[in-house]
Amino acid sequence: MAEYNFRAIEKKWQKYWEDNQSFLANVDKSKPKYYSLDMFPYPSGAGLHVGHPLGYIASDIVSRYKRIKGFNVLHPMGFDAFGLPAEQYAIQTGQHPAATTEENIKRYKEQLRNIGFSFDWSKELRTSNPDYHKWTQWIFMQLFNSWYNKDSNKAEPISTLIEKFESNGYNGINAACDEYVTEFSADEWKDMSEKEKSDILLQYRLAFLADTTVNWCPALGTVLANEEVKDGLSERGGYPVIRKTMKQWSLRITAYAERLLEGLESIDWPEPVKEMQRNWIGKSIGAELEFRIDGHDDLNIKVFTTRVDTIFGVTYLALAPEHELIEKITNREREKAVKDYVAVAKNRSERDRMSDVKTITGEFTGAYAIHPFTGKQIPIWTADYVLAGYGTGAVMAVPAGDTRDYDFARHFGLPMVITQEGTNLEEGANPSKVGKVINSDFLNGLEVADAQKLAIEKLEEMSIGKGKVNFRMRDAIFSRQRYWGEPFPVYFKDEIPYLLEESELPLRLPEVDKYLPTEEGDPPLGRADKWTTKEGYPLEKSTMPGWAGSSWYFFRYMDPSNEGDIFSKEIQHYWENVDLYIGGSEHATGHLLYARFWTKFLKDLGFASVEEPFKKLINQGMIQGRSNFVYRVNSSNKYVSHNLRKEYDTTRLHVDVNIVHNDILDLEAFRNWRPDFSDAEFILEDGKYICGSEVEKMSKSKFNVVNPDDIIERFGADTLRLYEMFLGPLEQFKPWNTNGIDGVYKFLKKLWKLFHDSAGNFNLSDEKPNKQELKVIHATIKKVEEDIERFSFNTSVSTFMICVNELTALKCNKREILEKLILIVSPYAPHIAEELWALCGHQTSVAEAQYPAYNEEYLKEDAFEYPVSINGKMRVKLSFAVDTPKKEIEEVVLENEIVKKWIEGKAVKKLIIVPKKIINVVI
RNA sequence: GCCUAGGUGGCGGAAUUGGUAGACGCGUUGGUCUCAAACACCAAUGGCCAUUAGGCCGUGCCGGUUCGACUCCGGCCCUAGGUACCA
Repeated sequence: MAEYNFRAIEKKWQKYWEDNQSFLANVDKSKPKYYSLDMFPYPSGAGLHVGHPLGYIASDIVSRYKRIKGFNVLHPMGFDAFGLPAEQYAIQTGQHPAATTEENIKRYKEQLRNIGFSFDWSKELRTSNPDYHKWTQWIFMQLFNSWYNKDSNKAEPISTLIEKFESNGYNGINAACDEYVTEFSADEWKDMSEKEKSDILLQYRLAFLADTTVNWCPALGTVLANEEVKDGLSERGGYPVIRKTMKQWSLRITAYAERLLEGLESIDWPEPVKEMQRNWIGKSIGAELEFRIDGHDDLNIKVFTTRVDTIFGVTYLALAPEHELIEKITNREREKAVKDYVAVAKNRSERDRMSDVKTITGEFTGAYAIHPFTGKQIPIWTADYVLAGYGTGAVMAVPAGDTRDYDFARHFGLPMVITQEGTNLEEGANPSKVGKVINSDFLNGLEVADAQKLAIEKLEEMSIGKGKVNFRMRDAIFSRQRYWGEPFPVYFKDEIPYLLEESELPLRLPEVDKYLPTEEGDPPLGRADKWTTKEGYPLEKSTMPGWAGSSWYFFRYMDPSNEGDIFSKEIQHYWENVDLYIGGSEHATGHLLYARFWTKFLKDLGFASVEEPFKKLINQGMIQGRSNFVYRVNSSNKYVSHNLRKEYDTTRLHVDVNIVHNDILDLEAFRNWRPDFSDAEFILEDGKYICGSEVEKMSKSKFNVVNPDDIIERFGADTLRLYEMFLGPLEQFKPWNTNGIDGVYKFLKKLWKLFHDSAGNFNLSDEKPNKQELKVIHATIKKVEEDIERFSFNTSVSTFMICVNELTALKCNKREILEKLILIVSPYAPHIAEELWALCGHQTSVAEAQYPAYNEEYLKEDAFEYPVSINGKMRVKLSFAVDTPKKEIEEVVLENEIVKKWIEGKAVKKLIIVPKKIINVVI
């Protein structure tokens, strides 16, 4: 074989890896483990474009590298197979989502196979597979059967809670639970009906059924989680979302808020992702206190504030329009105005509220609260800048210290009281947390932090308030009114939810005639013939959301076909958690938060040994498309080249990037592209049609999609792998431009040539390498190893190129050098590496070899060429032996003609010599 | 508005701890080979001035620290992503 024939080589080795199960990863305690994981792909109908494999290539390089470094590497792949797009497609075509999903997965696997990944396919998972979703349902059952004990700070079986109820009733329970819980004694508990007990337990369960205000998307016919809604529109499809109260399953993720926040300190994740999770959790430390209401001795208003030190600056209270007290306290004169306001504010969609932040609205209720310290009357207002869902749905407004309160007070002419030094009401509110407190009775003269402490003490003394921590994060709604998801292992008897027996799992999806809601508005499962238990009790009709299956899959990969357990504890103890996780940053507050939540829960119950699922996370940057344009002269079928377009009235049209090379349009291909271009005429420049270009998202509609299959067909998988890495840092967003790919392809051909003579025969020499050759290869080994350890793949590709260029120049074909080169290249370009390795006479795969160690000895230099600068500007280079004394260097430098010319009679103020770095002459 | 990341040739990018700015690759130009083209190979390639030697300018902008700044500090501008009445 003379030429570098990537087609034959790549097919051959892909088959070899498959036949030999080269990447099978099972527990092997004699080796250290390494778990590298890619984010679960959703198998869409469009297949992979060139941007998708970027992260997979990076993790594959690390996996292959770690393997030949002596690690036992788990590198699996599978599919997040439940989801909305397949179901939308099913609605349109009537095809079962399982069938289309199967087809899409087949296509994905074929595409992935062509790139030559070292996946252990024996570990493949699909979330829609009953063998898998059985265990997703099982986790749900554990959540249902658990409560969060804040004393032990972990989840515990619900039976321990029932024991407490039986002995002490509701008293003394320190649990993560609903905002309002039923109060009862032990005796009362014992007398309760089954239904009453069930209702109470739902206030504590980690998976619970409750009336919830949800994001309802009428077009999709389902509820959406907060992070699935963007600007009041559904993330998928962009349909309007409204707020609606519905009975829904939720997961009590708020129980884990503190641990989710703390855990961020212990993991190596990109700062922006951590920051997003911190904001999402939204911890704020403050105080909760009650205001009595004038004339309503039985009522009081609870507010949450982070600035209890400004309590003497309160000039009004504001209630969310949804607040339950509004109706009770509004006096007769204000009744109509308040009612109208509340009606309008309540019906405003989330979207309206958001797009209209600037308009200040509110109504006075006519009622007054009483200041706990001064006893003064404080007007009570309702305003829609107060959110029902946060804190208590009521705020103590301090216009002098809060910009929103300031704007509101100004708008309605309410009074303001300054309670902090350095506040100037002409300039606006002063939200600073630094400064001395004034006009505040017993708090006067204190710093903010001290004033807060003292105020809370005083409130506690009066038993009307206490220090409190609030979280922005809400419990996660877990029901979807859709077909293509995990069914809940739940049935209802006398309106009480019960779990199925574990032996009845998996609960499989029933067949339905259509994937649409029923006429009564029930979810699609309502169409199934017999969606009941054997005894005839109705089963839950909602299904679980897309993130259910992806919240724990990284554990199942360790032991994917275990039928009796979610996964073996022993195996999980070996693999622990994911060492390297690569994926997009769009999962920052969804998947990555839920996966952490479930991991903590599985740990609390003793199933998993780790608190965090992913030790290190890297967000790969999106590969953007590079679109090309033609310019049609208006009302004609003439197209004018890019640089001449200003002379005409033109319309810019996207043109398929596959018929454009180096921005030059293939005229013939353009005419054949679409019928309406068949008689197109062109106005050329220099005989060519130059297209315009722009960087945009890669998408079908912009005709800028590049398919990896096409690249592989033309250049091979090794070239694709190298080129994707060569494009730039992994984390960075960058445009795809096929033009540069020639460079890496040439590199592989040069690499091939090193092993062959001019006649194309494989030809290695067993001669001892010389010093120069040893230096080249060892410097390369060192640099590449450093690069890979800091995930800088683009620079290692450059290093390979330099190495091959240098060895070519040295005409080196020595086995001792080139075999080392094969090994260090093999994680990047595995096919050519395997082929050359085999040609070298090795019987086993390069994946079973040992990564070469570099030897510092060979890198030692006898001399160093110093750049000599005059006043910081490099002027001349002078070579010195490394052990030359400084004195001697100084003399030579000052004698140098060029240096002399620059000094030109001026005095040398200083001469700096940094060994093996630089010499600087200061004049 | 706030948070985070970033801004370096015609293009993708390199410079890891403050020490030769522009490695490597693409593109472009010139050349060798060829009937010709492709491939391959060689050379040049930040801008400006200069025949050469060489010089001046140059990492978004302004200022500072330093013998020395793409790198550190202060202020500003721009781009991308996230977030937004969270009390």
